[in-house]
Amino acid sequence: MDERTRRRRLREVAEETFGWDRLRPGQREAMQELLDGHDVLLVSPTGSGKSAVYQVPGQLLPGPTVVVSPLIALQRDQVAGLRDVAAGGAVAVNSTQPEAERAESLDRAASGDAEYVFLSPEQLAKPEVLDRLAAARPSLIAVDEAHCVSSWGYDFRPDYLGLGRAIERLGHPPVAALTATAAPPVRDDIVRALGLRDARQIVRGFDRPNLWLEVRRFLDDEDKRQAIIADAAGRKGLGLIYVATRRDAAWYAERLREAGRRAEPYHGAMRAAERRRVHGLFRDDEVDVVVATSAFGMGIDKPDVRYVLHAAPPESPDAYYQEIGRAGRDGDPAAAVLFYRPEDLGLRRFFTGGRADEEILGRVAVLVHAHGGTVERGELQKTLDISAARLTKAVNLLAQAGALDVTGKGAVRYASGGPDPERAVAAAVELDEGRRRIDRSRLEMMRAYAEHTGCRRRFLLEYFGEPYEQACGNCDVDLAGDGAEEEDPGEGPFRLHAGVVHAEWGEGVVMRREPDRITVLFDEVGYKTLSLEAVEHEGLLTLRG
DNA sequence: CGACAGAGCATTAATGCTCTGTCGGTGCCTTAAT
Repeated sequence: MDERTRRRRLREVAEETFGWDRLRPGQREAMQELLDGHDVLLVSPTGSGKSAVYQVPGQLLPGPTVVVSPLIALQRDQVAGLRDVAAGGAVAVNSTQPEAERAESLDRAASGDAEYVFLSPEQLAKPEVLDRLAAARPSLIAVDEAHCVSSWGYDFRPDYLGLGRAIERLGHPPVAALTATAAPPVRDDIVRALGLRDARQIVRGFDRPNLWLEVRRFLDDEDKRQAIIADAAGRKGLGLIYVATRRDAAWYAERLREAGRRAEPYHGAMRAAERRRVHGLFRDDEVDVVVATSAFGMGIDKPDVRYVLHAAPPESPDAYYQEIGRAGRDGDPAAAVLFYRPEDLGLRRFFTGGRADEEILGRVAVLVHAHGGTVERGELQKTLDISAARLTKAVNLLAQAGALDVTGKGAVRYASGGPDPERAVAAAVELDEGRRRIDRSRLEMMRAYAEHTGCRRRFLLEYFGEPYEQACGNCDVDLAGDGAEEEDPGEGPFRLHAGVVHAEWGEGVVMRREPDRITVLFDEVGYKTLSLEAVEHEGLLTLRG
């Protein structure tokens, strides 16, 4: 197909099969890259048609489309969304299905009876599932909510880090990694973990000018609670309040009910039926406000959420932007207010603090080394008597440290020429600590946002690597008119996005400039803020390249 | 890291203080018991 034919066919399929009469620039570009055989990382807001980016090319490429989706509830919605379209059928493969149904779904994909197969990274970690899919010769792989690779892969759901191997095992057809929010290091992380080749990065529509951005500071916890209740009780329209604990979700919902609002709590420990009920109320406008932990949100695409309040800061600006991005999708004014107390960062610090288990790393390394050959994962797990998740985490770290080779079939062997077990464990611990340093620096950036004295929108957009050289006029700092004067990022030796080197922290990129200091994102240690005076007088930084 | 509950102790005996221990988020999956 030449370029013009491809363009025409994309347009035709979009219209005839899905009923979309026009494609947006980012969408079309991503689809063409995929048809050309390239891997794509698309960063674009929810509601901008990211699913279309794999659905349309999926129709034009011979062979099934494999879609990696993080939640079973999401897979259900995605399959249902394709049911009413003559798009060649969609199936899901997950643990809620009886064995026979799972097998049937895979059969349908293999026989060409289903074009789209939705499953989790955990399913792709199973050799038999991977074998069956590989035999179906998929022509396209989509990784939905791709930021999960980076935010969950290192501990919570380690099979996310195995996706790169799964993609290779499936013959590495064109891969589309899709997400609504990812700062530059997260994008790099996704590209690396998925093993994308020569990936085209397409980044669209980060700015959400209709979102009012505000931070309110509190010294006292009780004052903060009262302020949140008064604020939410006084607002019109549908709202979301993000809290840090399940307990607080229940507490705020109860107080808001007393204040006469239809409020519902939502968190991960609630029963599935109850969670579905709250989703239903939210969808049908039968609730005024949902008070939730971070469990609420993925797959939500309700256009008329008027406010998102945060009773505590999340773990990073990435998470924050993701959560406030659920407000005002219709383009009408909406508010994002962070109720901030420095102490509230403590809980997040605790969550990011968990170290890798050195003892487990050691046992895995020693055992595989002593074995000398290829060891099945199941066998390893049984011998060591640890959970699958802990084993996967240890294996991931040891593989990154160059000690283990993970074969495509879910087994491991000691890397020839790899470091001895003792060194391997030390290297794995070092990698894990580096990871935690970066997590902590992201949390510090969340603090920096809360305590920022300049335009908040500019802070967030520059964090995501988007130059924004004015004050937005739609945040509390700009409205008060007392923001610190911000410097033209083009001035001085260390410009925005300049590559720099620090004697101790290594290579980095300038991510923000203020009159008296700059913030640099270092590859090894994450975000660091340096005083310009020290930088100039002590020669802390040199320009790279 | 910080909130909170409960223990232990002091003292114009029914509260109030300090100390100590525990707990806190996100979801796949599997497997055993009802």
